[in-house]
Amino acid sequence: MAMVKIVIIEDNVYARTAWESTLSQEEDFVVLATFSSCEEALESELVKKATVVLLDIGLKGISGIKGAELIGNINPKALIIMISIHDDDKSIFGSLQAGAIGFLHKSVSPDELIESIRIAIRGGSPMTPQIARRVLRSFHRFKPMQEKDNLTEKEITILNHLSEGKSYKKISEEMYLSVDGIKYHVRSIYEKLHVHSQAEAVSKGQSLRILTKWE
Amino acid sequence: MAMVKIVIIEDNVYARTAWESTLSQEEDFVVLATFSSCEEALESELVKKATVVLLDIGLKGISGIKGAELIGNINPKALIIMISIHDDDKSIFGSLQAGAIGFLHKSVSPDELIESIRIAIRGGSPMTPQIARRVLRSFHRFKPMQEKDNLTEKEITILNHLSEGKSYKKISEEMYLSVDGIKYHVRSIYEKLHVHSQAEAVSKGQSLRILTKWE
DNA sequence: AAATCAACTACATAAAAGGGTAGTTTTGAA
DNA sequence: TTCAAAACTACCCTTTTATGTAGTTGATTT
Repeated sequence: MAMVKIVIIEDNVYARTAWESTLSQEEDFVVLATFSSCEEALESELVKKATVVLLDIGLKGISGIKGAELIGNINPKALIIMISIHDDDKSIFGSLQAGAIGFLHKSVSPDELIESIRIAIRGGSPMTPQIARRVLRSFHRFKPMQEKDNLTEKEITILNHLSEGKSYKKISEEMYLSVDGIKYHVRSIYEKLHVHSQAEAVSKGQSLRILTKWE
Repeated sequence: MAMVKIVIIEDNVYARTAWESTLSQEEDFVVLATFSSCEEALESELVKKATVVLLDIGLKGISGIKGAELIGNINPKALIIMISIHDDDKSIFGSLQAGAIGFLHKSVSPDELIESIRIAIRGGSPMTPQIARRVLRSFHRFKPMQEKDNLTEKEITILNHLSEGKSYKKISEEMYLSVDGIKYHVRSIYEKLHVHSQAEAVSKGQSLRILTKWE
């Protein structure tokens, strides 16, 4: 049976020892090391061997978020699970962006902690349902407030072309329209999105999730 | 005890009736209606009263994804849980974008189905750990392959200004640099991101998650 | 001390973009 | 059928971009 090698980085001694003893009781888990700061952890060779890294967000010095990124660099296979008392957007999304694959609240129970690690190993992402909802909500497409502000098919196509760096001329050729025809639609896009440049249109298009990303 | 009002939209009769009978056994659940297509469901008044909508993705006519969007429009409070045999990006992210708050595999067990609905009601997002991982992975910041291709602070600032539709002149004023100074940095941004226009730079900046979104 | 490099500033120019105005064709609704 | 709006096409003109080339300055390296 392959052992699950765990590293804990947490500045609170009590939490650290509590987690360590909880996890050590699982026969297929082994706590390789515990650290009270990212600095210490990054110097150690043990992080490179870890399967799972439990990482506190609110650390002194290098923050957990920055730490996750650095650990990911030296050990890309490590499954990094963040543990936080906060659940603000910056903590959550910053962590995810940095490469964490799970996000738990500090009040996690021993059983939940163990189960979370097992989920991570199985290829899942342990997080509380509430955090999952927050993450999912960030995908929702906000319809422009006014129905009339919905971009047409053609406008969306053009916006996509622009985001690929194409000029009006090039787009006009690809869409069998005149350059002024493209301009006509671009004006309309600008009006609907209330912007005045391609860059701003693309930016707004992304945040409104108008630009296609997967297909 | 508040009843959880459920609507099921699924074209397979067996699945539909199986789910209905499973859910009906919970004393606080009531299946308001079942439909075999989005069209039927959308005509009914019952969807407007639903707390939870179980929605199959692979429907004939209006697809589940489009359906989720439409249902969300007429009943924004409905908790839409998609059920799919596929788990490709288009199905998952399309659904989430359309407003779904959960995503289950069709092979879901009766107990899991019930538990998923309870999670949804509690403000969570029911989904398999694997799908959660897929979703989280989409947040990861991909570092430009070359270390040297990382944008500097200043470049990131400028890219953000561009995404807000500012001209070089305006940016130069805000950053106390000459217009050519801004150009200098923009050139560098273009080189690093391998692009040739603001729109493309912003687009790439977004997908590389260089542009700040929450803070 | 010399060479190197990043971070600018400066100038030049062709190509694009943005925004105004106007005319034509298509299309859908009254 | 008739009218209005949407979807173009066409010009005009000013500003902005994209890109090349070149020089300056201060910090870092060798």
